[in-house]
Amino acid sequence: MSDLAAVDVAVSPEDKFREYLMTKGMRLTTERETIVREVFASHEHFDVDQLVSRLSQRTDGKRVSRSTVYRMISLLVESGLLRPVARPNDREVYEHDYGYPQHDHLICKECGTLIEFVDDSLNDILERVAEQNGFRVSAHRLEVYGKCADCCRPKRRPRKTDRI
Amino acid sequence: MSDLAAVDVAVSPEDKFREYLMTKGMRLTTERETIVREVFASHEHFDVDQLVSRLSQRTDGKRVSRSTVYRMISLLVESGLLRPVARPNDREVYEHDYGYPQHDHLICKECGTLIEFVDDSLNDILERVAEQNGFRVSAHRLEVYGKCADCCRPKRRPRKTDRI
DNA sequence: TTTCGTGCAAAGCCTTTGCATCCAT
DNA sequence: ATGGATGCAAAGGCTTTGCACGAAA
Repeated sequence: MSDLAAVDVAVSPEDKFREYLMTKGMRLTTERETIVREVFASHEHFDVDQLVSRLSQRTDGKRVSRSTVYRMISLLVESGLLRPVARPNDREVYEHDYGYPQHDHLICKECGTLIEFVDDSLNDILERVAEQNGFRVSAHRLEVYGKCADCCRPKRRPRKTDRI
Repeated sequence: MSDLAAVDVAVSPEDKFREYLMTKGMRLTTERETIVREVFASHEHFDVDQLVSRLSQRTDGKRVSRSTVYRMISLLVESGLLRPVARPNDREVYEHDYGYPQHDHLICKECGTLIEFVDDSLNDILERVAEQNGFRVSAHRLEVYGKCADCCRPKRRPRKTDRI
């Protein structure tokens, strides 16, 4: 995700989440704060397992159970901070949905690289199609599969080690 | 899927599948034939559970076990006859990939209904984006999530029992 | 104090698999 | 006969949930 500029946000993810909890009458516990921080400490895509191990490696004693992580992921998705982007091998993969511009992905079938792109006309199309069907769009997932520039070049070997 | 015109195909799904099995040195058993026919008897989207119940309602005694259905779905996907299109409520939903035109889906988060749509300008956009990134597109998967017309209507309760 | 949240383990769900039996070549 | 295929039930893998304990307000 590093090649897209971060959007200027007035409110930090923590604050945004705090707000969300407020409206729901929920509490910002230490565990919840720990998770939000861990999630937004890196812009990488991640699945639940990866998040759990990042949390379990903490040396400050702020450990969080797997159940709580699952419960938190739901909250983060509901609150608009996170969104699921893909599901390779039955593991849901998430990415930041807040403080980051809307985008979609070109996915190289060869090396697995994810290339993010933004295209506004896409939304226009979706809106039009939705309207024609009396449908109210809340989100979309567009995955474009193919071969990236690197892998199209004959010289270089595909980067098999690249993940997600 | 019924409002999309079927593409003319020289070979029937059964024949195509038979061919595939041949190349793999596998057999076309009665069970496999039954499943291919049942799958291509209707153009509707379906999940494994639905296919299983359709099969179990047969009166001709041609029943097939759930395991075999799962094993067959893999084969049908591998052979290019079927493709997974969405995963509402954690159930993989499949559709015909052979003898049917390219299209995308509106997916109702409420009742799980899939609405197909075709939009040519979408491909133009993808091509343009791909070119800008030196990417060669081979396929795409676009899932638009939201609320369908039925579920938007306040009168009627969302159809919780409807699956797909 | 009282309500909400956490952790643990158990349960759920869909899917895959081991294995004995069966069947098409 | 002889592999591959089927069915059944059991096992897997990820996710959800019931419940008692613990922590905010």
